[in-house]
Amino acid sequence: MSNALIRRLDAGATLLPTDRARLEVATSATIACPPRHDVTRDNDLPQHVHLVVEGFACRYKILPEGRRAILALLLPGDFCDFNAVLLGRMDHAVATITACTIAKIPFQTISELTTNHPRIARAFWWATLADAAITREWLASMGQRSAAPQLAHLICELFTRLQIIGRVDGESFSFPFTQEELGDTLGMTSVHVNRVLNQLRDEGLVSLHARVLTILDLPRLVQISGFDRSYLHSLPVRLAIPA
Amino acid sequence: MSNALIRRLDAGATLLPTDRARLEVATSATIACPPRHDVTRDNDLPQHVHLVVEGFACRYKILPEGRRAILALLLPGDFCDFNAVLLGRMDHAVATITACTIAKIPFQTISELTTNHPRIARAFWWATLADAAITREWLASMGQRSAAPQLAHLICELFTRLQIIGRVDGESFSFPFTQEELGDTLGMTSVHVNRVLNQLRDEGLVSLHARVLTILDLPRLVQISGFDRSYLHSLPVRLAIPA
DNA sequence: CGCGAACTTGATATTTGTCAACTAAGGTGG
DNA sequence: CCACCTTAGTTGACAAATATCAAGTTCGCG
Repeated sequence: MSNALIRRLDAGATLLPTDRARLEVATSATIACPPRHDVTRDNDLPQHVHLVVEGFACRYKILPEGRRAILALLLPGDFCDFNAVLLGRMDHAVATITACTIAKIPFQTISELTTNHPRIARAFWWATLADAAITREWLASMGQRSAAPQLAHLICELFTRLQIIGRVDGESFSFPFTQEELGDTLGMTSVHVNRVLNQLRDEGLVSLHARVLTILDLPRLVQISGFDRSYLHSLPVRLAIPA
Repeated sequence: MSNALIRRLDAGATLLPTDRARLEVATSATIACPPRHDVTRDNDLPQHVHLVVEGFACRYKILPEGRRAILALLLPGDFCDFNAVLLGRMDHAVATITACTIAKIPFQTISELTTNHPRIARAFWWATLADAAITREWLASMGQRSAAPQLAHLICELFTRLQIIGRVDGESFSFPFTQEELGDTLGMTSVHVNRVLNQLRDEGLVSLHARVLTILDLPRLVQISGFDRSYLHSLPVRLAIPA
């Protein structure tokens, strides 16, 4: 599969071929991580930046009351804990959802890349700002949208983000989340996720079988969710010209 | 009033006296902004970074459905639109809540400071990461806490953040928000804010008169909200030694 | 084929929203 | 300095959304 990090950065930042080559090298040391496994724990003082190369992961936090909040879904090309480079201590955890390939980049490599290659530094900076923009959109969505639009919005976002990194096949894409995970993401119970998801199915907007989601009516999904991709700060995918 | 930006950065980042002096100079060109006035609009392509020097402001977004989500409360020492330096276009707006003093820092000055003064660059970087950490905590709070704990959590956060920048007097601090603004911040109606606020008052946890909030029972407020300041990534205030 | 995890469904409880009226507070012109 | 006027806050009755609890059912895997 094509390099998701580079595709993602290319959609929003500016890299030269030499930068891409350096990034390929820096992210080539990977580990395999089983599903539902912590990559970084809350309160950790990581010594590496982790990058999702393949698979799905999430940021989460266990509140003192014991409930779990999922704060972000991490796709191939997303950094898990770039914030720890400067903040030091993690204020949340990162866990895999599916089995993942994770690149481990030593702080020293990050430091070398950002010190000597300003375009790479800017691209990393861009990625964390884009991340923050997604978190803001989620916050707005959580606060202001009711369950169905909120779920529809998440589906539109995932569709768009996966498209950018070339992980969409027609109108279908991998959607490996349990309803419990969706509930912790959307701030509702898994029971309610179930009902709302069935509502979207009944209305012919999406289908979901064997962890593959297919969008059946994108315009209506966009309309009921109020989705507007501009917060992703990424150019639309440029399709390869068919031979 | 003491320089809030420097107090805030000193609580989490490392600056030398020369850095502080440069920041003082860079933020000395200020404008007065009336209350309820846009500082930066959604979709803008700003040419300056705005910094709140005095007063309260907020990030907000109007969703396509017409509802307003308040995404952050900006206190003295908070940047309004640092993200635009790299992202270019604003994906949300910033408005004052009270009358504010706002510093306008040209992109060129930011660029000069970050290029030539790595500690300042790191401190700016730190500030935007700390900002993102607050947004994540809000997201968790919005998703998982019910109305009273959520409001209590916001009060604890404001108390702590204002303490860091020296804007707390005993247990009291400025709390200039209308119940409508609080509703848009917490994802509930102003009617519900009113009821929950009265609940906190009735239980003897806080009092609120003339836009000044006084915490009457901090331990219990912390307990019901599950507040833990570590996500602010700032050292506790070191009180000046009385003469 | 069986077992555990995930999903589904119904009945009911709780929280929060909506609507509408009323009260209090702050600011301005006479 | 008062009267008015607008905005913010308060309250009650009721409606809607979502949570909770409990019981199945289905699915994927060993």
